[in-house]
Amino acid sequence: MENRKKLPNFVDLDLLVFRIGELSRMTGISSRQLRYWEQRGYISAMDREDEHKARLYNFHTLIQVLIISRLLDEGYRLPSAVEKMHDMVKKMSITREFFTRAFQGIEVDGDTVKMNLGYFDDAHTQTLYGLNEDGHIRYEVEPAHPEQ
DNA sequence: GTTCTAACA
DNA sequence: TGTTAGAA
Repeated sequence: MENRKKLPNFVDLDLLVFRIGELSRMTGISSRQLRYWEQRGYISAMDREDEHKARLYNFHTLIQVLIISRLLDEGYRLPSAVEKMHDMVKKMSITREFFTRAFQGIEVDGDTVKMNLGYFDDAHTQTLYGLNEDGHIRYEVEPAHPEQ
């Protein structure tokens, strides 16, 4: 698979680090539960220098806990919720990769948004556009410009 | 003030 | 899973 130049992220999510109390308040999951989930291997804290030191959690774990929390509210039991969370995270990762590769730019003209979604065909003769007008999305295919 | 582990409800 | 205890 061909890899293109990787652009640096505009926001470094690794800078977002939370202690257990903060994670608890942000997710509605008690500190006791968070420690228990970690013990069961459902979530993980960042590497700790030694035991008896405060746990630190990264952004990815925050997302994981939020998803599990929502699934529990929907009636899933913890093990099933964790399993489904992993499935959702995996699919979202692939979805993001698809979209990131396709996205070539966006034009805004009044209430109309026109998004360049890249070449429509392998021969690179046509470009796919997604248009959003008053909440409705439709697609157009146009001849590709030489230098895209 | 917060978090730690361990123990008991 | 909640709540405590004493220590860090």
